[in-house]
Amino acid sequence: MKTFANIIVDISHSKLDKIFQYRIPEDLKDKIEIGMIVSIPFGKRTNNINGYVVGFTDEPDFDVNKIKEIHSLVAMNMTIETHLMNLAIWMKERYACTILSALRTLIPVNKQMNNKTEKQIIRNIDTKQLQGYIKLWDKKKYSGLSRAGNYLLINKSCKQSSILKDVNISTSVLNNLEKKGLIKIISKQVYRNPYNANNIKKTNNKLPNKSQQTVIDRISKNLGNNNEVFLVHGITGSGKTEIYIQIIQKVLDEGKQAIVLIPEISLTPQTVKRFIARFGDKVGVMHSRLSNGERYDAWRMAKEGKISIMIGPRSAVFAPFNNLGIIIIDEEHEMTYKSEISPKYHAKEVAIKRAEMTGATVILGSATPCLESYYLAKKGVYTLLELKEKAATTNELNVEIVDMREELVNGNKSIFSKLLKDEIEKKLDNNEQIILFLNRRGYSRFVSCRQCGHVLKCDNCDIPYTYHAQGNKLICHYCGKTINMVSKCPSCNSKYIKQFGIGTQKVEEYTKKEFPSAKVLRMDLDTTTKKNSYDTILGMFRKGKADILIGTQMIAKGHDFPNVTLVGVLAADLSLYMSDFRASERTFQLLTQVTGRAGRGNLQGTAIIQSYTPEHYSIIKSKEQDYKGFYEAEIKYRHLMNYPPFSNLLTMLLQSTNEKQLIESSYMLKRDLCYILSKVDIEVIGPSPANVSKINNTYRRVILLKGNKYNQLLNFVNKYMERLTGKYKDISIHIDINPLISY
DNA sequence: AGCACGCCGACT
DNA sequence: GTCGGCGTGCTC
Repeated sequence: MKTFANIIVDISHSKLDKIFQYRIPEDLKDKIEIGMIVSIPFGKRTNNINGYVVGFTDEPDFDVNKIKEIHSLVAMNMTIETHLMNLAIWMKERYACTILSALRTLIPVNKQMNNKTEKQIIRNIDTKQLQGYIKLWDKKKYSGLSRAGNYLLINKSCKQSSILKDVNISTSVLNNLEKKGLIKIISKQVYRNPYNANNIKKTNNKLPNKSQQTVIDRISKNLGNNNEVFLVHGITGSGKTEIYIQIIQKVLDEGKQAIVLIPEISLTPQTVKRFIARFGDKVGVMHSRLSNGERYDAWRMAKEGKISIMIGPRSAVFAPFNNLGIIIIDEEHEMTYKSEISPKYHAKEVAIKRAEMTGATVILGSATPCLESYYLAKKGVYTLLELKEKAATTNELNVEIVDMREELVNGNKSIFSKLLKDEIEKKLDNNEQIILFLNRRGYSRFVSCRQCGHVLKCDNCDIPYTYHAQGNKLICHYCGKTINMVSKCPSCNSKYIKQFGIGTQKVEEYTKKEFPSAKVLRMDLDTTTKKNSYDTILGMFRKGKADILIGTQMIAKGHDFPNVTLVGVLAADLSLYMSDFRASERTFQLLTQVTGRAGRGNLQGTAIIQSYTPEHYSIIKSKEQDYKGFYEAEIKYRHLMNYPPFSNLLTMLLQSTNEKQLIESSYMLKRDLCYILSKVDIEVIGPSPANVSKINNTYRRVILLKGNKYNQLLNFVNKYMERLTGKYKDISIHIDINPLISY
């Protein structure tokens, strides 16, 4: 039956993105499976290459006499379910990528992906005998043997690595002990699991409140019957995690498995801990900082049924479960769910597709669902479930908006409005904690000359330098170029060089000046570069080692600080006026998240939003904590402008180090596009300089295509992109369908 | 991607 | 003549 294998060769090239057929040698016929990686001869090259087995056939489409034979099996453990193979094929079509790149995202192959064994020490004699030996060793002053002996008195068996480290001996001591017959050294296969379930206290299901119970009942009703997609919309603190946990319990009871996607593991350690506390070692965790070996082990444990819940970022959607019951996507609005490298898949779309293939259920959860999701839920494509009640008995959050223009009129030039300053003082007096949020790191927004107006820009990028007080430097936030702060204007030689706008560093400086008694911590990209510094700062703040935490959006996500009663948003407008049609949505989500950090404990929480445009609906609606109100306003705007969810976009990013060439080509390309797309209903917008028109000496321009149907854009890509990239090979063309970032 | 073939210019 | 430049084409 297995005469020939259909194989995708492991060479990344569009011309090779098709099936090649190979003869299966007799001795491999009972071993070879779909998903395995094999070593094969290819073309005229001297070395064998790798290939992915994607299927089998008895009647090849190719001339039988020219078919070569598979050399050997490379990775036998990598077999995948047929539905995952189909998912890869779907990805190829949906994201216009090669099958190879789809397979590479699905199957975690890597040189370091081997099975790990660990040496285990087992004591072979009883305590009395060992004590005798120790006495003897002490007399002869064999200190290594003596230390090892005493360790083995307490630990009858242990990991070899532990004993070596704990009593500081070399392996020769252990070999000596083995030779004497006192211990046995065995090799045991282990799984690298960075989360030790034993260290986390077990918990049981909590009793859900009425609102939670309604949602749980509704989801349970169809669990496993059809592939329904639920959108659970619930404010912060409404207990979504407990719902996920109880649904997963039901899924496990049916002998099925669960996948939980979270935006980024290092940002939500508490969420992960809650799952481990409930399900113990049934949980596997993936995250970006795992080594390849750890990643492979998590994958293998899922495959071998050692775990039945996989928690992780977007790539966890590919966990090789064979009887998948549910996929949960927490904080479904987060943009990290879309891959920024090819295939530029969206984990939400993949999850829904995989659920459709396997009959699993999907739960999307968020306090501020992405507009597209809520739109589909209202249309009935998803099932909308609203969680109205708060799970814990917390106080209402009081949100105030301050018009910073009025502050200026009243002569207050400080970064703190009078209200915010008064509130900070009040909270400091009460020994309560404060979070100050500003979504810009560094010291100032830009540095410019007051004489001639010259703005200091990076030579490599079209971006103003950001002043960093630490070291008196100017840093380009795009390419990282760092120069010393200048004392004279490079353009007119004037010495009136000044920083404008604020960044977190300046906020820190002003806060210390304004509130000298307060202990202040700052958390942004600049203070979290070192390993663990992220956890260290959060840990210190949680333990009350500081009164005020200043930070960028990395402090906004999911942290629980019970003693924080005041959140100050210093400039809510920062994210509002970016040239991105999602700016309002981002602002609303960010403000809702960050203000939600206040009043998580038993104390009354206050949030103060400072803004220069307090009348904007994304600011007003976040004050009122009114998602639906925001949605209604925003969806009107999207409809008016024909933006998603009413249309689909395709960004073409054009890049070249030759600016003139780039501009010329971009206009020619536009002409070609208009010609090609004249018959289909796709609008061509641009070309225009990208948001950042130069990065690292590479000039960037964009052309935007807007079509009503996703498949229109996809057809265009499949039909014409290769031709166009061939024609314009002096510039590089990158495409992104339905981008979440603006280029 | 590699590797070979092939079709032109300039070298001991 | 022939050595080597890289443009073109093929890979089960």
